[in-house]
Amino acid sequence: MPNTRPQDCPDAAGRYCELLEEAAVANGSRGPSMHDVAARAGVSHQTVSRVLNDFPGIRPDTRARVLAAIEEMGYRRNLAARALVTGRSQTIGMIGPEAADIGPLSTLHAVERAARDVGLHTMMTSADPAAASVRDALEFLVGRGVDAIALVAQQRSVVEALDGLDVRVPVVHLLTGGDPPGWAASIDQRAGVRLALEHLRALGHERIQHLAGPQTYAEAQLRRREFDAFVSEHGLPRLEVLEGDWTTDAGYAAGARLDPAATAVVCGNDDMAFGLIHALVSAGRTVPDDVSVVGYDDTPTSRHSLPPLTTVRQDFEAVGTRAVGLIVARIAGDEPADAGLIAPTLVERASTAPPRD
Amino acid sequence: MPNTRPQDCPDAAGRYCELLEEAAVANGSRGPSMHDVAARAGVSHQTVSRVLNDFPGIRPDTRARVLAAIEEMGYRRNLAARALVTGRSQTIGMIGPEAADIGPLSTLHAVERAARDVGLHTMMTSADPAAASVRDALEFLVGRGVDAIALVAQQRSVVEALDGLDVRVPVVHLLTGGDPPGWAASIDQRAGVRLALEHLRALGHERIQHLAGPQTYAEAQLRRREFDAFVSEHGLPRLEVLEGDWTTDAGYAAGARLDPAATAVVCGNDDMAFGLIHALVSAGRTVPDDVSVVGYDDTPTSRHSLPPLTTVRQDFEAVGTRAVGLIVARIAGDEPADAGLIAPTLVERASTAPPRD
DNA sequence: CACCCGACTGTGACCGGTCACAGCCCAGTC
DNA sequence: GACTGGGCTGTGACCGGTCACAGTCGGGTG
Repeated sequence: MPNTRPQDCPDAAGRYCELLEEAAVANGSRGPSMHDVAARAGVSHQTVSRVLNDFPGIRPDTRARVLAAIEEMGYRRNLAARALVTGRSQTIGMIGPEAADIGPLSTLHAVERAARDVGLHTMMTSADPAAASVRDALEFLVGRGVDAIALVAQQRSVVEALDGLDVRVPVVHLLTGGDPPGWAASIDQRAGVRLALEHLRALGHERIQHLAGPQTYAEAQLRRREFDAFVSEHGLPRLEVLEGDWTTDAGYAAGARLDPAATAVVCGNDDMAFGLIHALVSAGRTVPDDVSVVGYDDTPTSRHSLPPLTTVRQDFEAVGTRAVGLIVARIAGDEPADAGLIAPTLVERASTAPPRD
Repeated sequence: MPNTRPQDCPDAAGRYCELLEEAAVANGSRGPSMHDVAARAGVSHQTVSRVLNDFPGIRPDTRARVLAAIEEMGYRRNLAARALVTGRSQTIGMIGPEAADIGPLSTLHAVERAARDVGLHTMMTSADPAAASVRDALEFLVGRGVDAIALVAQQRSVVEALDGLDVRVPVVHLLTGGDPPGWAASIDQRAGVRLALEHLRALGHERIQHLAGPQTYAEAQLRRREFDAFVSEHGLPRLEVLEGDWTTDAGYAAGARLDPAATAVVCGNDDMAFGLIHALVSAGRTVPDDVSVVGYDDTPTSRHSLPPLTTVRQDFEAVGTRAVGLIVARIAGDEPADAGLIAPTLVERASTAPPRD
């Protein structure tokens, strides 16, 4: 590796290009290193490092020379090396679900954007609920030196799988439901169900049925419990709670099992609501005249489904943003501030109306 | 750092725990390193490395001792260090779109799973179409030492932005449309449009309109061109091509601008189809009796929308899988085999029927 | 008995950054 | 003129793995 400085070699320009090419060849395809840049700028590698990290006390012309060298050589800092020595990577790892549901995915997306705003990077990997899979995901992220982990774990089993592990890194839970285990960014599921039910009550409904999501999901469980609580509280008739797996097909199938006496249904998500409406209409009933239907999520489609769906809006974006806030605070070593839950809102559209009779 | 081996210290068990704790404290919260494990197992760090990498020629009991030490100490390999020295990270970087659309997101998801199946990891970052953003994303991934990049770039500008850059890493393009720039995994957009149009023609439609996606998207552009080609080819009446931004709202808005003479509409995606149907029904027309509507994507909702949507199914999963195949081949140094495009299929449902007159 | 060979293991350099520390140089002060 | 101090820069160790190479050891062979 040539250690000469510009002033040591008269016809600098020409010679240097040669030397640099030599260096590039020697490096294989690894690209120029900090030393190469330093050599070209006629400074030490440390000075290059200081320029890159915006340290004060660099003479302007030195900085300019370094910057020029970086530009000319197309230098890119090797983040692996940086992570190795600092022990931190300015990166937060995200563990997402295996399934491609729009809710969690848009939450992860929001995390990504919010992180970038505060100068952090993200790295995403997914895990199915099996403990081994969660372990692998964690292994990967921790091994890569992430500074924190954002865990989108709607299924309880994922959280449990993580509990058994030596995590060694701050974890923030997203969308885990209503009872945060310390650091969590979640939407208030109880409030959401209550919003839907109060809306239906106000319209005059009494016989309200619930088409719940799978009870392995924390959110689904919370919603179901709150539904039951509300029914008891107000002395409403207790109809069978149906359960589906979030898909439109499940909603459609539930149509056949719907209580004939029910005048309204609260669904665990929008997709199941769509399926249910399809089933009802196919069976010759109309929505909302015969049965009112409330969804959950406010997916893009629900604005223009037939009829447009009354639904509980979940602000996934806000979850992501808040999660990043928590992570930053946690990295800084703050105490777990109970930030509270994110409030959902009700979007009233055309799938709900007063009961006919 | 204690360099003693088990046989050097009689009351091994007890002593060692102490020493290890010391080491842990000295390391800060960095966790045990390979040296720590080696010390505990009474071997050299190199042997630990060999065990981890499944090298042949390790005596079974040595291997067992190392494995035990790893287990006991909760050792995790530092991937940053590994990446630093090898220059490869067993990781493929993904650049995704800023928007949380289900198509691209599920493609990325598929890439993630397929990659895991062949022992690769993934790292995802997103970029809006601005050149600076693409540059940042690339910078991040290359700096992290990814071995290849999967670029989900539906917008032409992203591909162009990348062209100007010194990439230094193999790139595979996903969903960029129909004319692959070498290494690409895409769905055959021409075939998809043709499928939809032939279906409508077979039903007897002649006055077919197109509600296209934004023309900054390669796919949207390809579909529109193919639509025009088909219309010319068959001498069909040439109706105005409408354009929307993929959203249900855009579809709804397009309803007002629909040609009154059109008996069928081919939409750029399902969401716009939903919006359009809503608009038509609101205006007192029925689907499919007055107007047939074909969507594009086969989103989960389309199975149970009202009416269930006839649509062109895109197999995003296959795109992800094929992309990983290409990446593996490319890393291995193969030539760009023209794998061809992935064929879409038509899903016939209830939103299309013969024209009334 | 010397020799060789193969199976197994240890040694030290190195990847490309950052950190802690030690310079150098020049202006200002006594 | 010697001394101090601050602005700026260089030096070498180190992070935790992998790689290339060099042992060590026991058994079979001439």
